[in-house]
Amino acid sequence: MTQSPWDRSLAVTTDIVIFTIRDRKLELLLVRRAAAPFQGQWALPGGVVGPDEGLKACATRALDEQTGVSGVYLEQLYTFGDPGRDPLRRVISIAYYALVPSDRLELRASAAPQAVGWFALEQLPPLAFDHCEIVALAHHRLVSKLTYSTIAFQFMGEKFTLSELQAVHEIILAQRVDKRNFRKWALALEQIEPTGEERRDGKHRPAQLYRLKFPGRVEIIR
Amino acid sequence: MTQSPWDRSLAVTTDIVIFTIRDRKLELLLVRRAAAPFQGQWALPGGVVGPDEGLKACATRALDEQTGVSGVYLEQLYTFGDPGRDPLRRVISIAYYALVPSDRLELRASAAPQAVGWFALEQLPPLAFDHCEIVALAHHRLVSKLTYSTIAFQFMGEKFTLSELQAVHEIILAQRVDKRNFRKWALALEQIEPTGEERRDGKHRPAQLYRLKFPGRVEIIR
DNA sequence: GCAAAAGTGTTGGAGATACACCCATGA
DNA sequence: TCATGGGTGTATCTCCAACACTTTTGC
Repeated sequence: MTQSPWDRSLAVTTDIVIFTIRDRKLELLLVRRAAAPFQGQWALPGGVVGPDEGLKACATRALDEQTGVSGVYLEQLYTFGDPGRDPLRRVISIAYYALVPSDRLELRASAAPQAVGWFALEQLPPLAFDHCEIVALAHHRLVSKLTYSTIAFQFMGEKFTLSELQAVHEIILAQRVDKRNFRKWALALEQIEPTGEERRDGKHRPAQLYRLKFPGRVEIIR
Repeated sequence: MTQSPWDRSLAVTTDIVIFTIRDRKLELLLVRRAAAPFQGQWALPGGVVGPDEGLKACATRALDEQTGVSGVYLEQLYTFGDPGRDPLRRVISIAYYALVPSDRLELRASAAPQAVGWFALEQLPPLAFDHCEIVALAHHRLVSKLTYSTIAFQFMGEKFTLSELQAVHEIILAQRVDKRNFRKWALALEQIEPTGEERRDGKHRPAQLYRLKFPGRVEIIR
């Protein structure tokens, strides 16, 4: 319709909450801001949506640029657009969240000129903008989805044991889970299958290794 | 960051899927487009996000302008931003959906210079842009939420009978529901209470009238 | 042989489902 | 008195939660 002058200072961006499980904690990736506003503060990674770039494509690109990982689970979360969330200009940001399997979270150092780091969800530094709110919403969504979908499977590497899968659930829910019931639940979903291989580690019985039947697919259950 | 020239032709809008129950059907509001592209075609109501306008405020305003209703349930649905979804320019649209109680869906004629109309979800005309996809997603969300929240209560007027509430559920789910079980379920939620009044209509026993204990509040259950 | 994690079955209870009859009213 | 929708209780079943012991290995 009408083209108003404020279009000049409008920006559309994506912000990404990148979760992983590290060291038996739920962690997420933050970058230190190089420019004003909030210069020097930690913030969610993200990028400006390009002229011919789709929203998810923008998030994927930002994810790849910051972490070097690609092909991981990525889902649109919510769109934040309060006037004043950025003190300098009007920014509308489409938030995504991503789940990165623990076995490929080496950060690509070259492509990350800014400081980048993993932080435990429970011990986040002060965040720029309204990123704290975004993180809270992403966390809430993750916990909810855990109970009615197979989303947690996206944290697993190519091969994993049932105990590892259980640990992921326990970490996200922040509570213990009954081993027998968990195994019945996980196997009944018919989303994983044994590889036939075993993993030996430590002085105890080796564990059966499983793999996802449909990698990348998240099933809504119940 | 960098300010690129394409900002000139970027627009951020909201689109709203306005549901109501009319004549025992799930219907939604469409407007006929006055301008190109898709001139003369039916589309979702919506508006351009103003310079100092919040996203939800924009949706609320558009809703009010098109229907004259306000204070109804309104929730952000998803953000659509594929390049090319509008053939003339880049448009990023934050979709919302609204639920309007049947007892106040008189359209404000004065404020609706364009043609406006209610359409049964099952018999929609061809829609402009990707609005068909937006409607499908909104419908899916509504059906899902029906089973794990009290969202359907937002379709009810100030006073309503349990049979009316049941009818709303049956219409949205497109299937019959057991009367006894439905009543047990609805009452156990403790979100509605009897007014003490009765409604007589037809040659049968009058029905108890109920009201929402917390109007506007949608409870997540289970 | 012992420590440590892997692996497995059964039972009881809560909540959902299925189902049929009486009640109050208007015509 | 009959047709119409309003209103209620109970038996059954299914699924979830709780719970303890045996197996295999490394040291």
